[in-house]
Amino acid sequence: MASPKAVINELLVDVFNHILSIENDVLKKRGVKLSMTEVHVLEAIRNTDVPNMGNVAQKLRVTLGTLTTSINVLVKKEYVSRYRDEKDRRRVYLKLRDSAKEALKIHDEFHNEMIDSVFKDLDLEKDEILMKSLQNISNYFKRHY
Amino acid sequence: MASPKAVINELLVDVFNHILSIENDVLKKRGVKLSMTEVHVLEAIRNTDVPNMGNVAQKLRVTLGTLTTSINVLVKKEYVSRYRDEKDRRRVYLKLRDSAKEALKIHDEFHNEMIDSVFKDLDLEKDEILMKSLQNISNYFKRHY
DNA sequence: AAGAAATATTTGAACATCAAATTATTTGAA
DNA sequence: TTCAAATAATTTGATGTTCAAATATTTCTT
Repeated sequence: MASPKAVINELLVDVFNHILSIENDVLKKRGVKLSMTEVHVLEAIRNTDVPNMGNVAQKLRVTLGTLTTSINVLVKKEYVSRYRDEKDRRRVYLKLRDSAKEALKIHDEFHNEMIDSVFKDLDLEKDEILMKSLQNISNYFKRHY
Repeated sequence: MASPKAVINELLVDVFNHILSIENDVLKKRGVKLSMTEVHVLEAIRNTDVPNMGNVAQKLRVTLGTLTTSINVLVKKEYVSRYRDEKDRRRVYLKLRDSAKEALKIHDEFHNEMIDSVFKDLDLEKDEILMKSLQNISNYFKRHY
């Protein structure tokens, strides 16, 4: 019989390594015409308190140059608008347009389904244990990297 | 207070989206001269029962063409050897060389640390619940995609 | 006011990936 | 048995993602 550690490692490899390509497939199936990378940029803009180039790049863990090229495309495709801070004209702020919000809604639906599948057959007390576990992972990363 | 679902979703986004870039950093820090993509190819070869091109490409969820270019590089770098099935000369088998096994050992260490961090502060009964949760995710993917 | 620091963009290169076309080999149906 | 279809892999041409380094603009510091 496999050890818990071995089972979890296999699940990590199988699920974590492929979650991006799976999400990609799901989006395509649901009619979103953006790559996962692009959706993640939209997500990062939404989840960044003050969404200027620097803060969003940091949230995405990519360089500013990388983000600039992503944003060039997303502005051209009319998912994002970009404007300068008039107080400090070095800063560029990013804003989601309605089309972006719709794409994110579809992406959120997928996440919700995935989370529901985790909750399946687990009662609330156990959910809290799962959360604690995931938080352990998150803390591990924040501490070490 | 955030709902369990919201917390888990945030962790999914924070951890899952960045696990590849974090792994990448870890490998670099530990002196492995391969990209994460290349390490995943090695991992897939190791974890495929009959590691010919088609089976490994399927495990990686990439096209055969993509895998061919990856393998061209890994053969040149002497991490992988490639040889034809003499019974059915269309088939090409892949085999890890010693340098690949060493690289995977370092990669495994990282995975183990990560898993240990999940186990931290959780007793065995709870580990089983975590495993069940991860298996729920895995089953969800296998069922739907 | 001059130079340093902060913010973003541009440029040039590498890598990862795919779809479609091609090559080589085997299998199966007439 | 032979040849058309199927299978396995590679090659080709194109796109998308990413980085580091160079550049441009603006603000801050002294």
